[in-house]
Amino acid sequence: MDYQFKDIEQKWQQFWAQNGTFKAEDKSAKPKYYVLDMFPYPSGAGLHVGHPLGYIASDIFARYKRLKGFNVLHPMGYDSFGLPAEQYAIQTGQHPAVTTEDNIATYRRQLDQIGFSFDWSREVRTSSPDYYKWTQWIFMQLFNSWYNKDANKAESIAKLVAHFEQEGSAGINAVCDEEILSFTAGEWNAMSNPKQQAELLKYRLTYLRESTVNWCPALGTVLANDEVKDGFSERGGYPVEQKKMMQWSMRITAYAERLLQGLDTIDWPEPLKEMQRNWIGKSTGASVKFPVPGSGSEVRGAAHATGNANHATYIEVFTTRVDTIFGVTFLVIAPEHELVATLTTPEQKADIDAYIAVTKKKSELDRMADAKTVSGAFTGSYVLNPLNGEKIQIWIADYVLAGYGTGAVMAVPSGDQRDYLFAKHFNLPIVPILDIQNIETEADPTKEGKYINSDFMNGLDYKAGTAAVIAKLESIGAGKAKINFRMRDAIFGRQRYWGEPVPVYFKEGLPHLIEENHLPLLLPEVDKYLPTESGEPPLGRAEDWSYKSETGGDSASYHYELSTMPGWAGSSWYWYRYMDAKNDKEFASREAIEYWKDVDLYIGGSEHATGHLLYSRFWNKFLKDLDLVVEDEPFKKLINQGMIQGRSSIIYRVVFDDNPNGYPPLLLSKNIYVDFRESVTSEGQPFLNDDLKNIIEQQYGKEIADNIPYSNSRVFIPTRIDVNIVENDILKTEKLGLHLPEFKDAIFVKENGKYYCGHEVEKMSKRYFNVVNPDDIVTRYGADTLRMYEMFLGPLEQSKPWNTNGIEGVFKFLRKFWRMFHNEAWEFSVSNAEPSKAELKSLHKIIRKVEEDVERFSFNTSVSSFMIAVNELTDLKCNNRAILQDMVIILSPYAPHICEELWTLLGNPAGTLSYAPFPKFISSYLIEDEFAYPISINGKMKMNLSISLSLDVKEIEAAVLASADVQKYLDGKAPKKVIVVKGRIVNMVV
RNA sequence: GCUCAGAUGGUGGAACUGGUAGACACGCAGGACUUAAAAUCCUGUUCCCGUAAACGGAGUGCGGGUUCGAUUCCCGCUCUGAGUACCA
Repeated sequence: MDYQFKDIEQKWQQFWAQNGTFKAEDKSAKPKYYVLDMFPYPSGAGLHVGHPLGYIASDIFARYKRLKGFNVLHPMGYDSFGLPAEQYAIQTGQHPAVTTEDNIATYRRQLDQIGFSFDWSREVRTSSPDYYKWTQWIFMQLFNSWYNKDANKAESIAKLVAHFEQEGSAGINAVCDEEILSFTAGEWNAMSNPKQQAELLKYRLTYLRESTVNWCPALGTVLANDEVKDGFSERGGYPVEQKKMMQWSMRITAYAERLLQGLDTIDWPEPLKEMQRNWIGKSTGASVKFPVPGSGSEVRGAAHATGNANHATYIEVFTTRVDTIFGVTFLVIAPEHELVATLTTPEQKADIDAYIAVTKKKSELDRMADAKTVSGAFTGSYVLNPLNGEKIQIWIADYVLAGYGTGAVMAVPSGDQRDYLFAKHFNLPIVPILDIQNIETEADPTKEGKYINSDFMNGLDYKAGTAAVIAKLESIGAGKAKINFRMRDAIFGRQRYWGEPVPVYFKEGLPHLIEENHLPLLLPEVDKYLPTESGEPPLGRAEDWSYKSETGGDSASYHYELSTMPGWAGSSWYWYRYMDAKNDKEFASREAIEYWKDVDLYIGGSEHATGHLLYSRFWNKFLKDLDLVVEDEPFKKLINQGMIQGRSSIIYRVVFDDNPNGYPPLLLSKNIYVDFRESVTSEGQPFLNDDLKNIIEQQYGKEIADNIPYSNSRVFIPTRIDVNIVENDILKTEKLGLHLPEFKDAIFVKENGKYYCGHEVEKMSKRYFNVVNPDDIVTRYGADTLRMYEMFLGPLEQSKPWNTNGIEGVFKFLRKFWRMFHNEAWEFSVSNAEPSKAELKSLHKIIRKVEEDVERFSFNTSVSSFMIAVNELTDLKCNNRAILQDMVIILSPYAPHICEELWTLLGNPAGTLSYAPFPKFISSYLIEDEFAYPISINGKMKMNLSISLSLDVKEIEAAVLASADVQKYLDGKAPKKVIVVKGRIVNMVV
């Protein structure tokens, strides 16, 4: 039979499903291997051809590992809470759960027909209550934990309370809010419960605080920083503004250092690690307190006095170049700095107020665009340099950000370019502090040379100077070495419906956890998915959304938290759920976690670099601290698959200004358009030239050619058309009218009888008509062809446009492979003869190549190698069972359906080849006696010469020089030098 | 601006540690089969010079360098893509 991919694929997909072929064992003598894909959000649009790219790669790897004798866990699920289903609910009233269910069904059907080897018995859905029960449970653990800096790990709040009861707040070194009380055990024990709870909230790893959030009025929700792009929401592109709000936050900053260190232990793409490093943004430096004269703090030793908004005693700055402190000539604080009002003198008040007013009006975008212009205002106040008592002006300027460091900087114009420009602009002094510094035209940030103008540091170098200045500052209590992080705590709440409810109720204005046996806290029904009239989140519409106390005869009811968890909650631990997906006692059993441990290979897009991948590492480290999981890092190896972009097809329409008779659209084939577009008149108006007229006349006759409206102002409108009616850039002209009726009677000006389209690479999207659906490819060529073609397209990690142009080649390859097992009459027929040396050589070449390629994720090159092997074996007329059987196993991770079928036809016992042993590479089959040495002269390859590989370097040289062909090139002269690399090359210098 | 990645035929790409640049595939051209088309098969296909072949020359974004030999290493530049942005 001919290659009937449709029947074969259906048959085997059914077989796998019915037999649970890919069900992973939770215990096995085999080594474990966990291959994970980033689970998709099931959107209404279904899968396009770009989505499966990573899944195909991971599936090939999973299947390969099975053949290599591993117990493979390869699961799939859905990140099914999210905005689109909710937006759809708002528009149509359809419950997001229903929409989600429908979308998942579509996804499942599409995934199934590509033939993935997922263990569907472990499917998870983040929106399902038996899943989000455990998301809520983990939230509760975070609420019940604080970060002990001394132990460098999270510990239970109970332990903290015990400490407070015994010893008060002394001896606690925690990552916590800035303003905490200090109290004795007695004071703590005397506090009311609400007071204690309020204090504890400052320590909890998830906590409430008023924070400035990215509020998106159009979406009615708060967005995370990574969901905002240039002041607009990533989804939908609506404007985003800053707003103060009580919000749940996650104390991820507690883990900043560990998140940074952990990067060195995992095998991730370097650019991705770099993004996380930048996001965490560690900088090492010092904080320095500059005393305000007259406040009393300028007296040495008194600089530890606390500052407050009404009475400024000092200004604290953070700097990475504390060694430049003698070059400080002014101080700049952010316009939002809390001391601005206090520091402003009456004479300067007008200036400062005006400046603040201008700053407030500027949006984030303006501020960015304005980066080059210098602006600022003098407060009228001064601070003293803590080391030499010099009086320094305090300015405000919007280049200093309130949210970073302390919102104040010490300006060193000799070393920092921004400070330099500022000093030049406002005529402030510039003092060089290093002997080799050149500051004539710009700042010089050098660390070379010896210090000058620097008191006790004079003559020291950078290293010694920095140490000396920190020691000095510490000794007088005016500063200390400090590490600063850019990363902020993560906001953990959305004012939305379709998310996990937060398992918290409020009593006397303070949050309390519900009892664990009440989990899951189910998402309530609401009449509309919009905020309430009073502006509360949609959960405010739910009837009876309140907690009823069961203890202590307290019959009161307390309302639950109204916001829901953000999109990243459910995805921050899901890989553990796959280990034990049905467990209703634990998020996953200890046993399962100890067996599967972590993800060995994780494949997904780099767009999650600072979102999902950072939060997941954070939660993992937290769970590790609680001894609930066993590994520090969740994803050992990570690969980013590239994005598949769309490739839009474009037709070129000529529009006539003056077209009274409704002349049909005139469409120019691409190269004619290009020529024609370039032949414009001097006024820039295109004109219809004779060449074009001739083409039209040839195709449509003189009458039509003569009747084209000849106005001078014609415009070209490039129009995108459905890529599915274009093949190899040639438009199927007869189909255009069906797709776009306006072109029903269009006149096509063709080249060589064909209409060629132009193309544009851009996002794959419905509005560009460039979406290619995997279903169509599967229907036309089959899943095996789709799988191999997606891999053949190019390196996995590279972004590339989808182009169906080459798919025929892959399809032909599979047919050719099928044909090797069949005779002229398409009957199955293989021989049992001993394989020839040449056949064995081809086979073992491909065994080695595929092993090497798969291990380094170079799937595109192994597809090429398969083609080479099949071409070679076909040339050898190979239909040898021993060879073909091994070929079937090697190819099966890529094209599983056809291989399963051939495996059965080869007479193997009924069942699957998924667990057959991968053929063993035997190097002796590749050993050659001779090698065709490339002979180069002065590095230019001239000819090949076959020489026995048993000869040594001297003998090779002799053999080469003895060759008559070589002598011809040498023209009788002896070469100056001969380089021989055994088994590689011979090069002669003449 | 900074950080990172990349640039190879008409196209997607290959060349893994410096050693025959362009594998494999698409497209294109020519041919076979066919009444014809589709399908299939065969041949050619980096560019330039040459009627053609032999042969010769150039060639991996640009300019230099190291080397017997550079797509690969080093320096400088251009362009493209991604991330980030007044981070003190």
